[in-house]
Amino acid sequence: MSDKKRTRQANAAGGGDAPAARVTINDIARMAEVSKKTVSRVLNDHPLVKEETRKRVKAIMEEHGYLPDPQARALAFRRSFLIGLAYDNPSPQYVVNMQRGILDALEGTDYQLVLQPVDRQDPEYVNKIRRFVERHRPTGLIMPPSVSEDEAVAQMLRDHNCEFIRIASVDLDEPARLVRTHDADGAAQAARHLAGLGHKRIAHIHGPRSFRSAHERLFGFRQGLAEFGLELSADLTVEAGYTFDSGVRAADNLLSRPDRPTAIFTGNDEMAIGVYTSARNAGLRVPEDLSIVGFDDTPMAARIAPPLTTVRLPIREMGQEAARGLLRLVGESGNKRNDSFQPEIVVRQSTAKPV
Amino acid sequence: MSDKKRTRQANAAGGGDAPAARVTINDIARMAEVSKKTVSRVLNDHPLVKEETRKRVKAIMEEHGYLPDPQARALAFRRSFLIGLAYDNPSPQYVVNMQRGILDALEGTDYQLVLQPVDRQDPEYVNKIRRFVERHRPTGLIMPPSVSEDEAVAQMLRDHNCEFIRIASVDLDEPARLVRTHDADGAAQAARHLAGLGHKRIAHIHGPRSFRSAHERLFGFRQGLAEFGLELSADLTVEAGYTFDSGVRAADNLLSRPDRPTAIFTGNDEMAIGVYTSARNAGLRVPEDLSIVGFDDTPMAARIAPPLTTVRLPIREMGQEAARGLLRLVGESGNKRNDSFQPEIVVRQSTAKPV
DNA sequence: GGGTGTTATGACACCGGTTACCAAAGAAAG
DNA sequence: CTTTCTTTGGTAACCGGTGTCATAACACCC
Repeated sequence: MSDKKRTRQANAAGGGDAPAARVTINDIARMAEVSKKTVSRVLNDHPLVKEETRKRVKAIMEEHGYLPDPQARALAFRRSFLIGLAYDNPSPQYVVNMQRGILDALEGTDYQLVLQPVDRQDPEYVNKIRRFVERHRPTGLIMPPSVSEDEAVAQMLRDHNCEFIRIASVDLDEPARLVRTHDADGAAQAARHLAGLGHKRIAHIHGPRSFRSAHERLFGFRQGLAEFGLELSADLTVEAGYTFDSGVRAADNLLSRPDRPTAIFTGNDEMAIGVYTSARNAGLRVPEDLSIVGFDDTPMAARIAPPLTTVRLPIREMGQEAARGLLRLVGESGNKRNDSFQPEIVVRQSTAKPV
Repeated sequence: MSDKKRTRQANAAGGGDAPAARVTINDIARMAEVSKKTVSRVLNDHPLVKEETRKRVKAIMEEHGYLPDPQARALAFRRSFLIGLAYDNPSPQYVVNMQRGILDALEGTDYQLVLQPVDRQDPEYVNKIRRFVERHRPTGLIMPPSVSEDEAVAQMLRDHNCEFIRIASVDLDEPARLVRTHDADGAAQAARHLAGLGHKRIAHIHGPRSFRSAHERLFGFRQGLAEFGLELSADLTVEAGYTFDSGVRAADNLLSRPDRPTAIFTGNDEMAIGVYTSARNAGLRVPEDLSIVGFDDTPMAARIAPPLTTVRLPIREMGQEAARGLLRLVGESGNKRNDSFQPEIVVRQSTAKPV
């Protein structure tokens, strides 16, 4: 292995331009006629550096395009400039948007995003994250739901002195470590929309009880209906698995009843699409015979026929805020906080007045 | 900043268990009664170590759960254990599957996946990748289409002595740096399927000319039709942008003609869904009046009504192979190669015999 | 003007691995 | 029994930064 490497290095000259030898802190120190340590102080914005010296060093850094080596700093700092994203989410859309948001915030910093997809069913999953933390000493971890809801992970991270940010729809940690979503508000908006259209017999297909989001959305939906003097009846509240198939089955159940609902609100879009399929099989038209509201605003929502009315969560922005929060925790930036991740209903054509 | 850190470290004892001091190469050397260097040799499978010594050292490493610090190795090796994924792909499904595949292959190694989403429209995008490579000296980069098709990026990476693997549908690099997909074969399967059903007036909506995949799929489709003595007429071959909207427009054009086609093959699923919308607007039934075949097998394909017949590319497996290929290039593993990423048509209900 | 405190800088060890180079031990050759 | 070559292990320097501590320079104060 090492031989191979050496050979490749030696070949360098044969290829394109020989990669310019990197400028190091020693070079800068020599050129600025100060010690290495002073350059280091400038790099880290240490207050005890004379303004004039600071300027001179900075100018030389600028001139030579010097940037400190993240690997070397990682070794000295005893932590790497990696930020982990530990997630267990079946929706590619959600995952990609979250990644984008985090990367937005990390752009221009030395931090890199590394992915830690996990399977919460796997009893070893906390250990998998633990191994990553122990080996790589990341600067921090970002955990969207449902990983964020697991206290075992949070406690393990605290024990390892590893920073983290949780994204969640409930207040399960101190504000500085939390990006709060307002799922309940979004569900309430859905309720208001349907109630406002005049629906009375309204059903709700919610996600698994093991997900806090399922509780939050159910809760918010109830609240929204209550504003219109409506109550969500227990027999029109059914649990499903946040998946397409489970949505189909739940809807089959609801729609085969003699007093079937005129509107269904589902805990996510995936299940809403399942309701479309069930409705079609039952010979029901959307929205004439059945109004449907989803949650998430996946790309499919806009493309399906009829386009799905749904609740949009600003996932990318949440990712950004999570990453900024982490940088703030490690004292990297003083960016102001943004707590208002309000969901927003997107009204399309899957909802109409009941007949 | 440093003060903050010190405080946190100091607090450690107050929290949970004090994180066990990490075992280092020095500890192992002392316990095995050999020098640091010998331990290093064992770590790197250097041949010049007595078998007995090697065993003893390995046993002690095992016993204490020693694993070398990636940060320290990175500094000494002058390369980090990071693998970059540089991509510009609008499909979350594609991106997530590719990531999964790469992570599958990286599981259990020291390597971490870091994301480098880019925008090929941005003239600065090569520089963005360059900066990443210069700063972080990743072990290598993986480039799926369409980034893989850009020679400027490849050349820049060669100049920087940075390994890379390209995933592409054409032979644009030596086999060791290439994961080859067979888009043309997949398109040919689509052609055979439609021709086999008896369609004669068949249209093709292909992706932008700037994408090699668009050419390959067009080429393969032609070939497949030719096997049935059919020819793809020029006026039934239209270009679109791989997006939903562009698919709608292209189909609007095709379907408004007096001699409209009875079947359409699109370069990806996204555009195929656009064709559904256009057909619905034109009052055409799928598949009775119009057969549609897509390409990609996105999750939407199975959920839309009627479920879309499409061509599946084993993206996750391609990601695995790309990562393995990279490890192979840096001498990390001798895994055998797998070159056969054959696409596969998935026949659903959007295709039928023409009337 | 000497003591005291504060600011600004440098010397040096260290983070946890690696390579370069050298020395010792054992084996083969003369 | 040397000499020479091969194997094996040790020492020191290094990768590029950081922390600790000492010290010089410069106030400030009585």
